[in-house]
Amino acid sequence: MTPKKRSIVEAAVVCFAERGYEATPTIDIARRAGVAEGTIFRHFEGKKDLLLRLVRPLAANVIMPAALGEFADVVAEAKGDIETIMRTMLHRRIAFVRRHAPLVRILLQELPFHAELRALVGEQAIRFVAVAEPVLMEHAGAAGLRPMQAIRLFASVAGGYLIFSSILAPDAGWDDEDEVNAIVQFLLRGYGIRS
Amino acid sequence: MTPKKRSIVEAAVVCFAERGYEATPTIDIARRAGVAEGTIFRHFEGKKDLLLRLVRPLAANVIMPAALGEFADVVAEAKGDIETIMRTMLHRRIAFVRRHAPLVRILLQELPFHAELRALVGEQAIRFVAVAEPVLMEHAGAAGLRPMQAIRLFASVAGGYLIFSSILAPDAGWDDEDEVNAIVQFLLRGYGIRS
Amino acid sequence: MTPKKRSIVEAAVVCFAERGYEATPTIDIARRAGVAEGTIFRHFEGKKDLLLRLVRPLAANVIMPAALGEFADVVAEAKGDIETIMRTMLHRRIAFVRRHAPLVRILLQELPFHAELRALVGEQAIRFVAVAEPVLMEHAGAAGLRPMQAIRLFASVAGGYLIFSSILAPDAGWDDEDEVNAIVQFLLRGYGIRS
Amino acid sequence: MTPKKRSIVEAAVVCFAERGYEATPTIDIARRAGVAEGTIFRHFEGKKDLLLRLVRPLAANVIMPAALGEFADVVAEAKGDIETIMRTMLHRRIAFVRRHAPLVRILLQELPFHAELRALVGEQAIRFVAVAEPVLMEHAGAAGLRPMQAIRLFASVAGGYLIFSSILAPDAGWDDEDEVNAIVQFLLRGYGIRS
DNA sequence: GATGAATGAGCGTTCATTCAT
DNA sequence: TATGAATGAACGCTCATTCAT
Repeated sequence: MTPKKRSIVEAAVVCFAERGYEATPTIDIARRAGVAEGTIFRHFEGKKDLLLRLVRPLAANVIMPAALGEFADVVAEAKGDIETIMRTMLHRRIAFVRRHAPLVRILLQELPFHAELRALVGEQAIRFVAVAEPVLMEHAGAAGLRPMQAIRLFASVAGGYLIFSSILAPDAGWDDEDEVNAIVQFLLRGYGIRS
Repeated sequence: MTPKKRSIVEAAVVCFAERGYEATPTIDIARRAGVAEGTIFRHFEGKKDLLLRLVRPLAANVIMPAALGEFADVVAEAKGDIETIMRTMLHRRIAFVRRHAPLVRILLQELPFHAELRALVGEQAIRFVAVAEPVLMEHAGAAGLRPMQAIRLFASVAGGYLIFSSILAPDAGWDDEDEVNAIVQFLLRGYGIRS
Repeated sequence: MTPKKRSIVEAAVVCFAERGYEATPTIDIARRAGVAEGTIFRHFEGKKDLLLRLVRPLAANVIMPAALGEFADVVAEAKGDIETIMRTMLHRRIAFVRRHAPLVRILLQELPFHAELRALVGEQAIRFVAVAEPVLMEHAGAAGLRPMQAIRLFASVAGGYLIFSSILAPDAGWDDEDEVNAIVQFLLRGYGIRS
Repeated sequence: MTPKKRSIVEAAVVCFAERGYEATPTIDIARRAGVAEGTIFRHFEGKKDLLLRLVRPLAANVIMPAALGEFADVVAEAKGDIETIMRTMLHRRIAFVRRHAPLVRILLQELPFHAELRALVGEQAIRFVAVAEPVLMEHAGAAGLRPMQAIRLFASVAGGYLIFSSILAPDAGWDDEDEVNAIVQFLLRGYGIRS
């Protein structure tokens, strides 16, 4: 990737995150990138291509790394300890989202308007559910929750924290360690695993 | 409100929900409303004004009805029973979101791009926290959760259910009664109120 | 047709005839028409649509009026006299081309680049040949010319005069009566009808 | 001429003939030539210069070879036999156009838009008329045609055949020998030279 | 109030041309 | 000599907004 292309990408991330894809003119991206407008179109087929190249790789990894191999590793390493599994997974997702915060923001903002992105994320979600369900239900079965409920609750709690800490109030000085602890204990009790 | 104005509003809701505010031309709204394009500008100062008039009243009510008086009523009526409070509140919020699903969708989609809306919702949130915190902490204090954590978890779980059931998979045949039960039991256990 | 639309059409005819379709920017048409650029696109779907609407009706009439009914009329009226038929047809085609000189010019200029126009004119030509061949061969058969040769020669001679007198040297003061006489006599001799 | 320059010229001929000068981007020429876009501008001052260098030499030769010396040769060799003169000239022009068909096509297509080309061809035409007129009128005088009419008819018939056989229907399997015979006999009769 | 033709700034994109390598 | 990334003016077209009717 040439430096010009990189600077276009960086400028686009900032612009799309701040004002949204539709409201960002390509000339603004060009100016912020210190590049002529035409240069954008040498490197990307069009504005939409630029968006998708930014966000597609992410869409395949927001929920879990592409192949979900990671999840299997975590489970194996944790030797089946559900608390460790949750804690590890949360920490990894938090790290991922923190690292790509503006891109995650763009992804969330544009998801409603681009079917391709929805399909990509949906596919990820289905794969994740298939893998996570047995592990979760093995422990949480006692609480009388149906599998999809259990997973949805987990996703809500995890997603909620990420949205609060990364997007709604990113400057509130979050102590991830502490918050993850609180979340995990809450989940364990909620699932009836701990009292 | 004249019938023309009403049909403009209805058309705008559909269009903004489907394609987003920026991607919707006023001519599309006019056509769907069965009205001349100019008529929109007789009733609204501009496209943005149309959006805000649609969504502003909602922004002041998504979290809780405007004055939050409702919350006090619920608490009073429930005679302090936290389970009843939660259940009632969830049912009311669900009813509200179901009734205004497309508008809620627009609000969520446009929140990142319109400071005014963010301010409105933020203000609501602060008021809600101020009122809900003492009630919630009175019961959930035992679990070692800080007030903001407890409220965030509640918001995540409630919001998660609404987003899943209203936006992500609105046609999945949700049994609200059943789901609210599951959520409330989960929350009670998570807060350490029930074992 | 509103006056604005008419002035757009008139401006487009001048511009396309002078500089060609590809080399004419829509802004030039707008300026010459005394109209905003956007107005063009209210009346026409795009630049190409503007060209085709100008030139399509012509393409269906350059060779002979649309249904070719005219040709039958001429033949009937001339009571089979081939000289009268030729003379009348030439005069009518000349009148037609004179009346639409700039449009004919545009048609000729753009024919090589727009398959639709080629198809239209080709279709006309086939119809014309089908109708004209028997009439022409009835008289010209003696000269040993094959039908397509006879028709091609007629078309060349007629088309040649029109191109010279309308496009190459429109200001040379042509005496159509005299020229048609010369052409008809030339053709009659060439076909072996007169010595 | 280096091989790169030659391949640029060849690519330009194909592109300009197919899509026209204005509608052909330089990048297309470069790609078809297997050359970098910049290379075109090392060998030609610009796109227009490329067109003119292609077509200028032709413009000076379409009607008759440059100095028209050829015409004198033909006349001398034919010992004044007008039929032989016509036949030979037609065959030579046909051979020339066949050899340079795409270039001739470009010339015809661009003639209306480039004054320089028009001037070049016009000059040729004037020279040709000056030379051909006495020869033609010596024989065709009897028919009562004025010199310009006689020459125009010859040009129309010859040009007509070339356009039909080279451009409109190049794949129709033309028998030039046969067609030239038909044309010459037609002309001779038309000019009143043969009955 | 309602219309819809008209506007023109602004959009995404193309392309002939330049120039550092 | 040849390259191809970079340029930026110019293009066709869209759209929120105005205003005469």
